[in-house]
Amino acid sequence: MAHPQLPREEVIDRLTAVFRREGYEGASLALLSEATGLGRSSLYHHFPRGKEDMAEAVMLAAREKLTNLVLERLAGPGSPRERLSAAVRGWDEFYHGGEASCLTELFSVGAARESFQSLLLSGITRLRGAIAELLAEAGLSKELAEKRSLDALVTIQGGLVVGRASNDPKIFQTVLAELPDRLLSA
Amino acid sequence: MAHPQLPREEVIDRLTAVFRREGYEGASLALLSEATGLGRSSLYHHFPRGKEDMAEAVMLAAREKLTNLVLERLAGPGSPRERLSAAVRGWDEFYHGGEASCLTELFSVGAARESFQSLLLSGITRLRGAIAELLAEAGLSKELAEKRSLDALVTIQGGLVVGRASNDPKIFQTVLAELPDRLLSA
DNA sequence: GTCTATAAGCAGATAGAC
DNA sequence: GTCTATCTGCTTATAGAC
Repeated sequence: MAHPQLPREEVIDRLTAVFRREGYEGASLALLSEATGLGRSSLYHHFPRGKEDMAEAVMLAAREKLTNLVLERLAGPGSPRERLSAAVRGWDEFYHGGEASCLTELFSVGAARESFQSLLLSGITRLRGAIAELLAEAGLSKELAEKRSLDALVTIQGGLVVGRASNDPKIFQTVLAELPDRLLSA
Repeated sequence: MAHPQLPREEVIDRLTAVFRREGYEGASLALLSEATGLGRSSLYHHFPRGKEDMAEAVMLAAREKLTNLVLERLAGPGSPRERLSAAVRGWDEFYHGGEASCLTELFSVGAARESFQSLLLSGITRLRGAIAELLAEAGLSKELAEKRSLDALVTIQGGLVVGRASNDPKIFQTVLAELPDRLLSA
């Protein structure tokens, strides 16, 4: 088993699962190694600065996934409502129906906070912009669109936290399902 | 410096600050010791099972604070709107104006999750009940009151997460300020 | 690109003096 | 009730063989 290897994308997916389950501090090299099937040294080969590099790769991959699953759908073809519904399905997939914790929460605490703050902020800004644009296109005033774009993110993150703390992913799914009507209502 | 000591309440406040800043895994005995001014052994004297006992004490103290700052105000004297406004001020104080992270998030990840899940769930249930009762009293149908009580918690937690990730506590405060109108509207 | 072996330090935890 | 000293195991990280 010298050369062949899991594709990098699959490695990062497995790293992501560990960070989501254990948090940044809790994700030890032992767990990360076990989850990927790579020895510690192999991990350092791919991620020279160790855990910090892995976390960064996880964040960037998450950003890309969110781009594909949500942002592109918000900006895609179709009516605002159709695009919003498609984006909602994307969020549901991204968070595994509410079972996956949000990297936003996990990486805004402790040692990880400083490292990833700017990445978190830019991700939020980008999402807010895309939602606000869609809502403006749907006929809402610019001011209201801005306001509701924040409301959307707050609701999604909150639904995730409350759903996970209650051990009831349905909470997240219900919150998501009601989002389009709420955002688009006059 | 043999006998005299910080009162237990003050010790727990300082432990709380560390857990909130670092998360459960990140809160090392070294940090907890430094924050309280107590040596490791002293911490073990007060909290025999170590970190887990400290975290439990922190959770129970938070529960009590939330009882005083929010629950009692929701059930207190005055009109529903007045009580809701008082509770909102309590939430703001509890979360230090949005700067303090929520223990709910931190303790629903990794090793802490299993230990504290039931405590988290009961806290959420208790709060939801109190909010729903107030809203029913204000004239909302039982069904709508239930629904909005969940919406309240989702919004508060979400505002906290998004505000912290954006490094902008005003987000949390704005979300809080708009809560009474939103919950009480017909 | 992966492995084994190992280093150096910090984690949580305990014993026993004062 | 606090302290110093210590222990074991796990942490991140590196060196070097294959």
